[in-house]
Amino acid sequence: MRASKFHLLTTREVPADAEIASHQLMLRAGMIRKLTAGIYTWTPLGWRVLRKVENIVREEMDRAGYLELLMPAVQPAELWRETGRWEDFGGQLLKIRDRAGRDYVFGPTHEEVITDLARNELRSYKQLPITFYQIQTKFRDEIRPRFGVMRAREFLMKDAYSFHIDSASLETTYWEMYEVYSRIFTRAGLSFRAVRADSGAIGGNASHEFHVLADSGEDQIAFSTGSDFAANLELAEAPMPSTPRPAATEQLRLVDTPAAHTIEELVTQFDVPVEKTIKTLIVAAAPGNDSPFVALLVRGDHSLNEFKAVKLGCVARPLRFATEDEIRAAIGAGPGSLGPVNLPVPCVADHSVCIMADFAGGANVENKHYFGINWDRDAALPACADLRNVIEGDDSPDGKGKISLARGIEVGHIFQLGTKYSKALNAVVLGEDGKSHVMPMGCYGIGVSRIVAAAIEQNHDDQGICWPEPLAPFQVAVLPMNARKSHRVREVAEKLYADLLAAGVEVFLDDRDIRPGVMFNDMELIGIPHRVVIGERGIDSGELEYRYRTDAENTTIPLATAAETIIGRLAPR
RNA sequence: CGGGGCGUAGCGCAGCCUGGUAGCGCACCACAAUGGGGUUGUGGGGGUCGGGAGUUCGAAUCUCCCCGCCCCGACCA
Repeated sequence: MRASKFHLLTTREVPADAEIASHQLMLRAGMIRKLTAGIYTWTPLGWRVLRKVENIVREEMDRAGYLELLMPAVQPAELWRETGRWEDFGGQLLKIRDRAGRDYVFGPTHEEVITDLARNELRSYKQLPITFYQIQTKFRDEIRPRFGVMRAREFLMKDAYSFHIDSASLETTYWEMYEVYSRIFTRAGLSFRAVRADSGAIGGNASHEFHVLADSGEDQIAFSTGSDFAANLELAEAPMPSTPRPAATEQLRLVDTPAAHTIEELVTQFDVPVEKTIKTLIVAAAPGNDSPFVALLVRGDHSLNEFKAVKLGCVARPLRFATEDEIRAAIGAGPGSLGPVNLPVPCVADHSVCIMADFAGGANVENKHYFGINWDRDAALPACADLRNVIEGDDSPDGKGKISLARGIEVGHIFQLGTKYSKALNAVVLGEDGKSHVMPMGCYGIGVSRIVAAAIEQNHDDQGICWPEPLAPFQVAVLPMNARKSHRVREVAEKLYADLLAAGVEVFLDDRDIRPGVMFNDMELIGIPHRVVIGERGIDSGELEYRYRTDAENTTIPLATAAETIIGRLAPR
């Protein structure tokens, strides 16, 4: 490609609303342009990258024997009513109506459509297992789209669905898909981790998320430094305390604490170790409980894990914190003075709280705290459960190594669905036993457009994007210096360009009549991995300058064998 | 959805308080110089000031309504 025939849209300035590196760089490099909130045009440059990702995904899915198809983006409401998701899916579901007044959705996902296909087309266990996939534009009406294509409303997704005669077959395909996903992200040159994830209300089956590691990631993941344990923070179990509760050594003391309404204030004003304080959180109880509220206790330096709290059963789903008025009415003291002693509300404590002794907490009297609290003596030991988020340095739940926390960008999710959709839509086949079987299903997604942004988050510097070679829009940039005045430079550049093209290399020849500095900056911004500079000086000495995008310095390659030398340095495809 | 903020040239912004000829930088076009890290000079093109209504002799500026966009959003006791 010649720069003069391409459409480069690089800019020096960044639109004010771009917050993270990938969003800024995609705009500055001219890969995307916003049409409206959460909806983007992919420019020729951005599209080349998106297609690279798409092709890697497609090749690996095909290699695994999965069958590509293409389903409609617009789907009849009727199907969604059959599975109940017309109501249940929530505000992210974009509903549309045609001229006859019939309702449709713009597909945010395709379980309904694929299951409808399966119930019409699959008859026998002999046709199973089978896995279909598509790469297609989805629409989810996000409450708050942000970060460019990272959390867009319209986005490109690969979604796959597998059908099985039994759950053992589903499990086999699931783990196969796990390996396929790992290959895809490895091929794309990304640093990633598969983590155990929430399998949701659908059932206790396995689910894994694939996260690209990046500090700007929206998800927190916990992993072990000593094993391959990795889980979404909301799911990571805190280790059971291994030490017994120490004996009480202090007397219970009621202290005036008018200026201490947070753990931090308590710790600094009264010189008490934060591990000897507890937080008392009042949340709404599940319907049918004796009390309208439940108190949850976690250590002062820990935070409540809402996901675990809701799993208790006695807590309302979704989790709702009591308002200050509700707390005063139920307990007689406001937030900031709450604690387990004389607490008129049922109570559940985190495991780490249950082994505390001589600790501090609110007195349930305004502006007072108790110090030297001990279970049994001062308050009944409450029910104990895992309620907190794991923290850096916790023992790994599998007993091997310590927990470390990192941020990740979710780019893939694999899921053993079970029969939720096949049952609702009556997708059955005859088994070997001559009986009808509801097919267990798996579903497997990859955020294709999000991978582009995630790759940039992971691979950029002050100058711009540093593409992993398999994703780069072009592999090689050929930059002639002052070509207008030097026919030798022009000739060498044109020859190298032609040779590389002939060898099937994606090469970008910057034949614009611009200053070298502008050229260098543009090429670094858009992140082309290999760069060759052609100038009079080099031609005289029989050498060309070469630089890999992440190299600090130029090196030289012989002019006579330039094309072969560069080709030898390209990453294998 | 609730709270806050912003809409002025393709992008980034000033002007608004205190009403009176719509500006700056980048980008774009032309010419010239320059020619290895966003060079320089001269000249130019480009605006329903988000939309509508109102107040006024006069509205980007004041008032009201609408639209769009951005940010934040339990609690961390």
